[in-house]
Amino acid sequence: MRTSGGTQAADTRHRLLEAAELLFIEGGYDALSLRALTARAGANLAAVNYHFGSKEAMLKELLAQRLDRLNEERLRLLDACESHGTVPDCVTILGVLFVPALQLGRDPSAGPAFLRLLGRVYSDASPFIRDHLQRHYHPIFDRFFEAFARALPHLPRNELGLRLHFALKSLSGVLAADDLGELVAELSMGQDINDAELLARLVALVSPALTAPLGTPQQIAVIDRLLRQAADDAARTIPSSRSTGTNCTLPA
Amino acid sequence: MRTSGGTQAADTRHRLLEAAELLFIEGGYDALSLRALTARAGANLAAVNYHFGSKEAMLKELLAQRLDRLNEERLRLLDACESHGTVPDCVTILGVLFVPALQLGRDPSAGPAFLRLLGRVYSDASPFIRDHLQRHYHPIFDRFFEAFARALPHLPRNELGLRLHFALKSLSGVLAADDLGELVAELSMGQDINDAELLARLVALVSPALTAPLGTPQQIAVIDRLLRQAADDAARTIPSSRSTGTNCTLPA
DNA sequence: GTCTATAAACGGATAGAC
DNA sequence: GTCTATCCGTTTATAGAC
Repeated sequence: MRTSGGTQAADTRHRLLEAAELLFIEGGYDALSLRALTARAGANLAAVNYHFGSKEAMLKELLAQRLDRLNEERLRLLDACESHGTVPDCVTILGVLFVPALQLGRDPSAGPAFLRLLGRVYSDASPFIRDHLQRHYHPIFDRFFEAFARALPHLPRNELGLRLHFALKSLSGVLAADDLGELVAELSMGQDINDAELLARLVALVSPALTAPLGTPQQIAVIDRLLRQAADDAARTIPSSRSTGTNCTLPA
Repeated sequence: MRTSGGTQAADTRHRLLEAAELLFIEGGYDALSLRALTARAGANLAAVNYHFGSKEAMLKELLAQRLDRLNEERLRLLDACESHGTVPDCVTILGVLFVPALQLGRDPSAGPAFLRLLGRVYSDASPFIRDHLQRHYHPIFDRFFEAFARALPHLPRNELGLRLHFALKSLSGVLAADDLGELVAELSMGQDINDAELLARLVALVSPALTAPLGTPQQIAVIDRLLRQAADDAARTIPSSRSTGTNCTLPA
């Protein structure tokens, strides 16, 4: 609250958060060591504990500063789409999820590589990150789950949960990938492609996985043929491997 | 090659691999410590280095014993589908990828939780696992990439790569999830649901993401409307936040 | 606030007795 | 082959000088 801001302490704090964001994007939570972090920030090893109390508390603050803003925008947009009793369709809800992410991805004040940070956060395997997401953003997930449930009333809730998990995992996995995250970032930075067109391409990938029918007879027929073929294969190959003796688990 | 098998050494080796598989499924490569591993296997801490040489060598052997068989089956099936100059379509190729995985998932000799192991392997973030996959299974990935390219000749190779990455990430993410992996596993164990029907449901989730058009005009229109709405929102909220002073990155 | 030095715990790998 | 004991690296966190 000091009006005469910009003390050296605030500066160190800032540099630590910047370095933490870059290192987290590069390797996730477990690979982020306080030694590498303070070295890159030009600060002392003890600085993290002095300014934040612990490594976890520091990451909590970083994520809050990045993700809270995103999810506020998302909720605001969803509210706007649902006002006047309107029931938004599937493509619209996906747009509500993606549009603020793309906007922040282009806003320098939201971080140097916001989309990759987003991908990393949602695909990080460490228990701390998973717990933190669950604890802080569960109500927001529920809110969007209900919106999707209204847009896809014919889907059982189990199936909807599976499909949402599926769709969001895939998206975060693509954003987190070192090579492909850059591909999307480049696409989003290019001036020749329209915002709406880029997002439409992403939505076109995710949306069918949500709206698809449970399995068409043609598909079932194709799979059925493959299953019989694979069974025939197995019948031909297993007897020949019997001759080697025990074929049990993990042979030595 | 000893006919009088079953020495105590072979037994310890076996128990170590079993424990390694379980612990790897639970937490991935980095979370697997040799102390926890040998404790669960009822073996000595030094046993891993004696029998395998190192932790990495041990995991290489485990993965080879699990994944080599799977990918041999996949290649065999793909060869069969492409024989006589046939060009398999997208659903067929996905079936070729999924059918052997489901078959091994039901075969006790392929491990107690083969599908979850599969999910963990493909979503593990450790450099060792990623390098090992890249090094051993790159030709198989290329083989399937070319098959998909023939099935979807209208897609640019960049776009196909993005979509394949997308589709396979999502699948491994779902299989690796502690809760949903079990959901799929239970579905695959239930006797009331047909094999072909279960696989068709999975294929129905993945296939549209590969075959979808690049983005329909209707979708673009929906996204365009959302973008304008979000821009209006931002125009209303940003000026009010200006009053707090500096609105730059990571405020203290 | 920032620094040095160090504690306390955990990781994999190894030497040598048995 | 199996075991104990240990080495050496890493990690986070802290105590105390400046």
